[in-house]
Amino acid sequence: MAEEAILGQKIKLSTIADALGVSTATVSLALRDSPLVADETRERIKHHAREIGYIYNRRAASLRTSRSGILGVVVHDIMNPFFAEILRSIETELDRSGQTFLLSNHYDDLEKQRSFIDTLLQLGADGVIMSPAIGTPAEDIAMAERNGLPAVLIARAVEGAEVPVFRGDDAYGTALATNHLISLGHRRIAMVGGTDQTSTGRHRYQGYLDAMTAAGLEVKPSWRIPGPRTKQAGFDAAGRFLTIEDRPTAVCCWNDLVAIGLMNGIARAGLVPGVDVAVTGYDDIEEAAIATPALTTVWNGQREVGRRAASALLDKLNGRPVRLSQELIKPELHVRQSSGVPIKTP
Amino acid sequence: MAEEAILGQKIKLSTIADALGVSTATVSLALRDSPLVADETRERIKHHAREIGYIYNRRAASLRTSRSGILGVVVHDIMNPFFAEILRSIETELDRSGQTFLLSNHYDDLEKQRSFIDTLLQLGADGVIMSPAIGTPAEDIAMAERNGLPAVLIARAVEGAEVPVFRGDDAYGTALATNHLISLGHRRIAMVGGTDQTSTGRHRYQGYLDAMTAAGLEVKPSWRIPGPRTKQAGFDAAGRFLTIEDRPTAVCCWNDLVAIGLMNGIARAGLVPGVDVAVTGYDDIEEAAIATPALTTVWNGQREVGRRAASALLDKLNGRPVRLSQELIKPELHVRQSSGVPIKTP
DNA sequence: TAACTTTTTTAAACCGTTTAAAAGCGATAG
DNA sequence: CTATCGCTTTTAAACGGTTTAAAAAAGTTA
Repeated sequence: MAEEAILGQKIKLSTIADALGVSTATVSLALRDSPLVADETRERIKHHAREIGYIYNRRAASLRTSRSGILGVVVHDIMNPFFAEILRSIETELDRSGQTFLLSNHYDDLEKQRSFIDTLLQLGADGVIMSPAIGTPAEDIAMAERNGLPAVLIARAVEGAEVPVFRGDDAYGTALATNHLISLGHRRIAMVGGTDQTSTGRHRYQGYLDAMTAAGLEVKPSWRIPGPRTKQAGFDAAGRFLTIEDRPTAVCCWNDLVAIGLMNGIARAGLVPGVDVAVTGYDDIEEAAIATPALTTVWNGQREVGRRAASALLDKLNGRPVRLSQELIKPELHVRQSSGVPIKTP
Repeated sequence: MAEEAILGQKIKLSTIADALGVSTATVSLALRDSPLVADETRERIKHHAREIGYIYNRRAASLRTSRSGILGVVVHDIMNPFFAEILRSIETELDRSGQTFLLSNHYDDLEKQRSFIDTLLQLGADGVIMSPAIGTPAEDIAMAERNGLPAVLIARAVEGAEVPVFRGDDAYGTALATNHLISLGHRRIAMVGGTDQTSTGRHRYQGYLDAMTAAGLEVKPSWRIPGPRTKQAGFDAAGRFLTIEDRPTAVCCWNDLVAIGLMNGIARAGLVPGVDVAVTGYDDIEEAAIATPALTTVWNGQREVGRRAASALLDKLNGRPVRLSQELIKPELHVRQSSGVPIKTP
């Protein structure tokens, strides 16, 4: 055992070949379970390889095969639980395929995203799953694909990019939440968090607008408080929200992080979220259920997004046909305490 | 532009060499700014390379140089904000070194950790930063090093492993928190979360015990509620905590996630954390400051751990001497509302 | 035993880069 | 006119695997 340490020599195919008196071709074939080598030879080779601690050199192999076994995953921020859950399901899906994946945050910085894609190209990655940064041009994706890096998008679409996209039906989702608040008797409803610069942002806002309009309710510009999608941002927005003239009685938040931050901010100001102000989130992250009060939110099918994206990418790699159509996953409303009980209409 | 698409041929060094009537060696040297090539030649080459969209093939290069530019980072769970913050500082530190890093969770599963290390070896990674899974034998690390994969540990130590370790002084940290609670007048203090199976777990518990003992206070077995280090676990522990006979008035939690979960659980039961029960956390994650109530916690120097680990690894790669001694980072107490105001001693 | 199959193994080309050593070349010195 | 030198470029051999046509060995049939 541990001969590598004694010899101090790198162990390669030829080390095994020499020791057993066969050729490197035979060893290569045997280790990959090729039917071309006799059972007995294969066993001898595999056994010896294990014995001396042989380590397969993927770089050398991939140079010849042009398959690196590396997949890239780029998201906005892995610390965002929404992406974290997607990542987990991608991980689960890819684990059994034997691919390793390279992870990167782009923090919505286009240059960082580009440099990561460049790295993937240099490493000969087999494919990439990405939640594109704000402002990603279709050409960036086309370029990757031209250079042998097939892509699949999640969460956000890119205008003009001819690749599969997996995301939730955002407009439908915020409409669900807004209608729920309306049905509880709320007439003045704010929307906190998010930005118009992403397709997701526009869709979520649109769903809210549509629901309000359909119910014949007015929407004041001051009721829209855009911002980052973090707890901190939600917390910070509380101050501004509480001072709105003729303050709304309910808030439809961009996501759960913003909602939880906002509830914390509201509580800090001495009001009780879920009683004094109704709040809804979006994504249904794990924490939503244990927040205080438990958060009413829109389940967004993160698991599903990750799973489908991963399997679509694997299909693409293996030359199986993949539909280009945007796969819209239907969200569901999960009602908890934060949206409160019905209030009487004025 | 985009000639690669028209030709349909892979662009390599020789493509450029042929086009310009020079050898591949010259092209290789020129692209790497070697002083060996004439300025004019270099410019011609670089310009042409950009023109036709040449992509450097790192696999081929690293086959020759045996430097892959890949570093591995293995942690328990990247979605845990404690690790997430460490990752961010590692990322910052490594970004300027031009190394890309491969990330993986092991979820304390030794086999998963092994398979990731194996992948790193196969890819010829230059080094690895790891927070070892429970039960990691020193031999696993020694094996990696023997095969040219230098390692640096974070957060947890491995008995007998001769590699640098960067972690906070956990015993000192929980002692800080416990002493704080004692100084506020608490006499019955519980400890929630964590396990004895990791060095960190033992140290944190020991710090709590030491502080209690030093103050001449009794510690009942029922006051120790071990468990996972998640919000959900903290939330779940609330039920058990609230039914302890002669219930403690304060809780020293394993980390901030557990503390926040516990506070949510306590609030759900109608009690007010920070008033009815004093709670402290550990790590001082970003969320601690905006939790309700704001969490008193122990700052653990995550930034520092990540930064030092990354730079130690780079030192190791470049053959600079690295001290083996465990670097203990001194934690600091950050007092906020969750530990409440002094209570009168009975 | 020869001829033909089938199974097993091998040799050599190849993947795209790096690098030590060799070579070309104009200028300067002897 | 030749020798030496510096600068620039080229040659050719790695790096460690995979692939495939072809050779060798073993097994069948006539």
